[in-house]
Amino acid sequence: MDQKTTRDPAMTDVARLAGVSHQTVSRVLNDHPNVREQTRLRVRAAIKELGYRPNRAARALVTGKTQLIGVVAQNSTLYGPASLLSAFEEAAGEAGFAVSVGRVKVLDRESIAAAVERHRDQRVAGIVVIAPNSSAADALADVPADLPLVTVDGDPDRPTPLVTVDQGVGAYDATTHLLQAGHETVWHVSGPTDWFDAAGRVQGWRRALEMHNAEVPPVMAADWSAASGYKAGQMLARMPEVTAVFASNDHLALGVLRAMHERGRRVPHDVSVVGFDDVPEAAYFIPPLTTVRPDFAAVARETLGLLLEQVSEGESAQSRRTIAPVLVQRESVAPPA
Amino acid sequence: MDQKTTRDPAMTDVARLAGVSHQTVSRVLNDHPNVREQTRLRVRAAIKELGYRPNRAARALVTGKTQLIGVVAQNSTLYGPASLLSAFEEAAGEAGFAVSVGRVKVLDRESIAAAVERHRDQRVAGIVVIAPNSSAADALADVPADLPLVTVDGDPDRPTPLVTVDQGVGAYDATTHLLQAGHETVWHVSGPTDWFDAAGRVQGWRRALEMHNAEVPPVMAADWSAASGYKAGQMLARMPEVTAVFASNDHLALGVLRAMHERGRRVPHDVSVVGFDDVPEAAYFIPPLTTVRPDFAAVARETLGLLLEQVSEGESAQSRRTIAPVLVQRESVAPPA
DNA sequence: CTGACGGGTGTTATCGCTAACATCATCGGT
DNA sequence: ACCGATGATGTTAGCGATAACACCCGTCAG
Repeated sequence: MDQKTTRDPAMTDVARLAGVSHQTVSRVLNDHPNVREQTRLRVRAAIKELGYRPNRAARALVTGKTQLIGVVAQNSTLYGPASLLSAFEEAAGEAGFAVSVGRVKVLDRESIAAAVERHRDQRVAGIVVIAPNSSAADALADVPADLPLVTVDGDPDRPTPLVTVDQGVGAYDATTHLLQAGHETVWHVSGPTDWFDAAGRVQGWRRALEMHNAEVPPVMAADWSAASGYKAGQMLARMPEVTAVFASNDHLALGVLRAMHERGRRVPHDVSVVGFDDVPEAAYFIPPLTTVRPDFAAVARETLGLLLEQVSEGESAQSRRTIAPVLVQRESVAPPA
Repeated sequence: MDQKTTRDPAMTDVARLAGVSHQTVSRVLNDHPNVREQTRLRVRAAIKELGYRPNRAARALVTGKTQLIGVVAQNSTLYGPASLLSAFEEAAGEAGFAVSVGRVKVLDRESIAAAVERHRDQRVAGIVVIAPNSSAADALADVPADLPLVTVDGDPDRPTPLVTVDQGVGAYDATTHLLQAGHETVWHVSGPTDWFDAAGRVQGWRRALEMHNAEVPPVMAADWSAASGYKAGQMLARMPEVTAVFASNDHLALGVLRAMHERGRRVPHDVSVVGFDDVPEAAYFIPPLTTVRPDFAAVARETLGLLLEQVSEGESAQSRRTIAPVLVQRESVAPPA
């Protein structure tokens, strides 16, 4: 009964108990310098005794600022985006920010604009958009410039602040690794071409081939699914000259492995395969998959840092940060037979 | 310049433009019945013209309520929890609620309590805890009863409102499917035993065996990883009497597949395997995996419903809801050789 | 000795909204 | 023609915090 009726303690309740004014309580809470140590302790004690917790709505009302960060992400369980999101939530939480996630079914202009609007309604301090393809990146043109915004995995050709895994370097390393194992060239099964991640990996792959004067075979375009990797793999498996494949992610690689297996082409004896992402189960594919591991936690940290810079400095720092991934060698690569 | 100085329009600005009082604007916004249609239109027009958006902080301050739901989840990319979270965020978004995610590194009492506190600081309307193991469930004892709370994948033996996939039925179906293919018994590679999901699947498996008078072999305990599935699989592969395995999730099953493969035991010819979760790539394992598919979207919907009931009725409806999964048949099951 | 300075504290106004009450037509029933 | 009910609107008082300013009191330079 009592519990229902009694309202949460407010700042004035604390003030009364500590024998000071509510403003002094506010000063203690905000670590203002001009408070006597003794007073500070009394107030702290009163806060604790009452179980007082500041009302964020009241604070937000008067300051016009919130401690909320909005994230717009696609409603998918793709390993990359999911890891990124999870890492970002953790990083933001540790920095004292709450994260409000706006999921979007498809990454089109309209949905993203709507999600951004919902976040603005909430008066978020800033927004992070995981914008891995061009339609998502296009949608950002609609976002008013007064709102701090960072894109992750977004369009490298846009001036928006951006944090991303260095796809080019990862793909370059993977391809070079295969070439150095002795393969004449390396085939590539790509993710959807409108994804920047996929595009960046294609570029890195091509650059590595050109650097080593290897022939550049046609790109096998796919989506990110094991299904499409399987389809591409079926074609590759029929071509005897294919001895090395770099797949744009681990699930594509999984599909390729299966296609090779069905066709009787042994990995890595007949064909070498490298993936990208290092999903947790990649070490248990048949055979264990050599792949490229991005550091999602680092991406998350940089993203948060960039966003908070914008929030505090009010400047649209036109910066971008890139995180280099590392090659993880397992058992899916060998010299050509 | 102007843009920086001019503050966002407030209700009084709209009122002035529409030639009414701010209270009338409030009435229009909240769909109060007693507003003349003509007035309503004038106000709507003014809102649009100014690009007015209500200040949630001010509203929350006066009503004492927010449109925010807190979610506590582990910082993992395990397929089940990640799918659940994603589905919940979407469902809540569609219902007009913002979702604040508090990630936790480990599911121990202290971390969860801290995450819940952070959410209470934000004055969330209710909390969802994805509490898949006993330490997580224990932590909920600390949560004050005055806060609407729903657990997902939590402890079936606790009175807390709970929504969960019907693990027992799924495991029962999977096991029965193997028995009906002609196997004498079915071995089980289990997830961590302190996870309710894993425990429920063990029970369903055992029930099915007992129902068919099959011998109940010892449980092979593992964690959720492909690595541990592989280890369990190595043991099973050495035992010729093992002809059917039910793994507690698809990644464990993947590990088992690999172990069988290495030992030269063909799946499904020599050994049949069934998983749980239906991860997107399960159809591209070697061979395509027969598995059990939970409906995460349904779980999310029910969770939201249960939570909103509590929020509006203030009652701790002691209810729980269970979503039955379905068996997806692919090519990893065959009659024993 | 005095006035300027600054640390510690209190007072008051204000943020943008909703709740509660007040006001004023309008209208149907007697 | 009068009256209470009802509908449409306005007025006022907070919600719980911070900001801005006022105030008191020592300390110290002139």
